Amino acid sequence: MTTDEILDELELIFPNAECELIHKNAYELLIAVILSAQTTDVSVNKITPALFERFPTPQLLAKAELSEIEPYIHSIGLYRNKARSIKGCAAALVEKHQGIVPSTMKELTALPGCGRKTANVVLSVAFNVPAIAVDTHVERVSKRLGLAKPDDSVLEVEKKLKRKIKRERWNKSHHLFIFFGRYLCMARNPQCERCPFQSICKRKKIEAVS
DNA sequence: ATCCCGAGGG
DNA sequence: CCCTCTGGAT
Repeated sequence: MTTDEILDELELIFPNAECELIHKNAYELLIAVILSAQTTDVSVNKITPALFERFPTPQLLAKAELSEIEPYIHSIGLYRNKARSIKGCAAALVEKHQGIVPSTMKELTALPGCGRKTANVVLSVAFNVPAIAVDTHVERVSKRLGLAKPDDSVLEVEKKLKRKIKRERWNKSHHLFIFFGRYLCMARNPQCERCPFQSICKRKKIEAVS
């Protein structure tokens, strides 16, 4: 099964795969993605409307006290780190980028709380730059599908995916893998009966080793 | 390698 | 109860 055939099949199963984080602009997307670390986007979407109503611009968020930010995001977990990250990120946007979200990997990953995965999502979704963000879902399903080796790092997974997938399909592929991992090839109880990739799946082999 | 850390699902 | 969730900083 070629990589293109895998992607074609995923497009049939998930024709509406796209970013599910609520956002009105690049600033809101960046903050939402930072908040989404180790948290479901359903949880993030519950709190971002009120957060962005209170802090609609990086200028306002940068000036806020952590004690005022934390209650808005408490329910998503890791809230102290995330409050520091989004406040620091907003401050950096104001001080170094005139309040505008930058559109390069180098500038994005220099922002507090914004690592390579977050930067790739912002590049892809906000700026339509070809990118593949490798998160927990993408890493897991890439290895199960045999597109990466079991002990590959996330960066190695990203490189292999970019090598095997044509550039025009990078942005869509990311969301196809996310939806596949979220709704079918789950970490805990994958729905193997409904999966069209049983013949190529490496899961048994991977879990036998670990 | 470890910490952060609440909500939701099984 | 345990595991997982679109990770990043130290």
